[in-house]
Amino acid sequence: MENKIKELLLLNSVELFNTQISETSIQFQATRKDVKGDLTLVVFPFAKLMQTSPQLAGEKIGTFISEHSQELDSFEVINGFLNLSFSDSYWFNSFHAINANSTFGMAPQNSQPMIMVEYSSPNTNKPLHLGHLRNIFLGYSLAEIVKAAGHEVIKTQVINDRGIHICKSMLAWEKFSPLNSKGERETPANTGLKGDKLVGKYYVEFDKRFNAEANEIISQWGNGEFDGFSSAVVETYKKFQEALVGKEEKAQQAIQDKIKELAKNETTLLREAKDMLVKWEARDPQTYLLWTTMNNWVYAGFELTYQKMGVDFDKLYYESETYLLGKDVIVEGLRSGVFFKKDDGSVWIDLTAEGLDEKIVLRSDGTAVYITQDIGTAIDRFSDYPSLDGMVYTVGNEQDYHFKVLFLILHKLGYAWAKNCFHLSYGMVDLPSGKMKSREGTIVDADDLMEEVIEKATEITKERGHLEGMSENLRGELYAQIGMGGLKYYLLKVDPKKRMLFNPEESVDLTGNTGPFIQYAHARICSLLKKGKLENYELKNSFQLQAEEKELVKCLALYPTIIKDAAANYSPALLANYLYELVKQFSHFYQTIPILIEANEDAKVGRLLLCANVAKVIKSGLALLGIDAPEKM
RNA sequence: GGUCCGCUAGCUCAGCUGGAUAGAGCAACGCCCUUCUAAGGCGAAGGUCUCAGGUUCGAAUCCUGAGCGGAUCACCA
Repeated sequence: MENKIKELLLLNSVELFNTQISETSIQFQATRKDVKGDLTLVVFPFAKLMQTSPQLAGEKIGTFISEHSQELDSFEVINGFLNLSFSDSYWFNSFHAINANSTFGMAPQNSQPMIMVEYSSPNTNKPLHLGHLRNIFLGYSLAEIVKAAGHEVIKTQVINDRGIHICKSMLAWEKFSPLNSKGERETPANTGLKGDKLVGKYYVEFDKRFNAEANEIISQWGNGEFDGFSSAVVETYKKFQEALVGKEEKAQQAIQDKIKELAKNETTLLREAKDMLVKWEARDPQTYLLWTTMNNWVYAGFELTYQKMGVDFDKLYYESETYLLGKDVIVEGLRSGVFFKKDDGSVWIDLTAEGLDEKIVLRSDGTAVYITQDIGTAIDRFSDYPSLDGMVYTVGNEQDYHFKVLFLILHKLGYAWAKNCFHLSYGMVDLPSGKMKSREGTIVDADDLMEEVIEKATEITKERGHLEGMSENLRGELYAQIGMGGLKYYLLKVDPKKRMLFNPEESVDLTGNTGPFIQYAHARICSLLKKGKLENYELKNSFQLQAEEKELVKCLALYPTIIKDAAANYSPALLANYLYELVKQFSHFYQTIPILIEANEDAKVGRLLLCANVAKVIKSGLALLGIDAPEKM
């Protein structure tokens, strides 16, 4: 309808406004609730052109539209706003169209180019935490939304399975794991620990011992014992000590940190970890076996967590397989002048013209840095999927700079698809007590958190749920659906790019603007439909939409646009907030208008069908957020 | 210090091409379960949209500057 009016105005622009107007000057908005009307046209831009008051201009436009459109019932001009009311038959037809469309809201499958969405991308040395939850729910949901918008989607993650951090857990496990009666070190099997938790435990163990050793060295230095340290190190240490004198507390702390860094480099533990990395890179069989074994423990652990989250991936990329990529491209870029070489042999790109700094892309020893890999991986993906058109990286906003540089480099290297790469940058999740810090033990573990929200959902559902006739298994499933629904919605309803506060109490809340509130509406409708025995009913023309029903149809009609917007803006939050609005509208309707107890059969059927369509959109929308819609709760 | 991001009710957040009297939820207050699931509905209360300029018929929204908070600027990943 909006488009029809727009077209009408554009076609008759000269007659109405004495000049050809641009499409952007036609501004529509939803009509205020306290005013009669379904759609509002802002008149101000035209009043000037027509050299008359907004009031008269509005009336002239309104009259013109009503003369040329069957669907316009009436109009009214208030304060320069032209409020248009559509006819009953317009709304009836619109409802009819929604009702007849079983995939309402979805663009035709694969009608848009292929997009790859990357999310999760964990390290294999520690378990997943709250930050990962936001990342994963966000990425998964966005992938589903983009799919609904018609794109073919490849869900992927990069697994950071190599590097010094992995060697740290490996080393700690070898050195510090106690032996059981059979002489075995700890394993997931003999301890019953989840694999990622076990490995994470040894990463922490390493860090603890590593710090202790560094502190030991610092106190030695403090006592003037420098035996066994290189003169360069001793000199640096002494320089730092001198620098400490007369500085403010903050500056002193910074220097102390540097001293700590220096001492850490002198620990035998770090040296051993580095040795291990060298062995790994040389494919030393024993090291490789240890690495494979421990990583497999982690993958088994992650798999359980992903299952609970209800997310999946189409393709995995392992850093151990991609970390050597990208070097060839650098060499080529060096030849074509995109990069330049410094005297020490390191390769750089100069981005100062773009307002950024110089960035290293290859170390002086010829090895790759982080961004080299990312360049290589990106290119690799486009050769893995020849019809791939763009990529979305779901990564925290602390890497904004990195991705800016990455996309810029890819663009400079001449890859046309670089402009279709997008960094879905999301804000950190804070706790009421502040930032999550592993050192202070304030990391919220993903498994623990999920268990907690499900427990809470169990408690409340047992109290007020409608569980009669439900088997134990189904009950358990329902508790999980509600608990996870609450958690996912809580994390998704906030604009991704914003930093958000995670309040543990609110996150298990099931009333108000929450996932379970939306699920509840769905369950209520399912109950109505079951009792109403709605089967093969026809929508009758005699069904007159009441105001509350018209509002619902209006709200439903927005769904396809919302999906498009959510995809275009990379924001599941838009969809989440829309569903909340829809459900509020429904709850109001439900409380005001009788449905099953309505005497008029046509009205009853019409309302049941309306409910069925609300349920259809809720279910479909929740699915795009990765949330289940139970039929009973 | 440079760059980027954020700031809206006591708290958590919507408000995305500038548009009418800035909206929700939570918390606190009042009402509604012998009509369909009260995880609900209705009502009242709660605001200097961080501040100061500017552009505009019109600014929470755009521009400039300031304040506060955060991130980032490694031959780490």
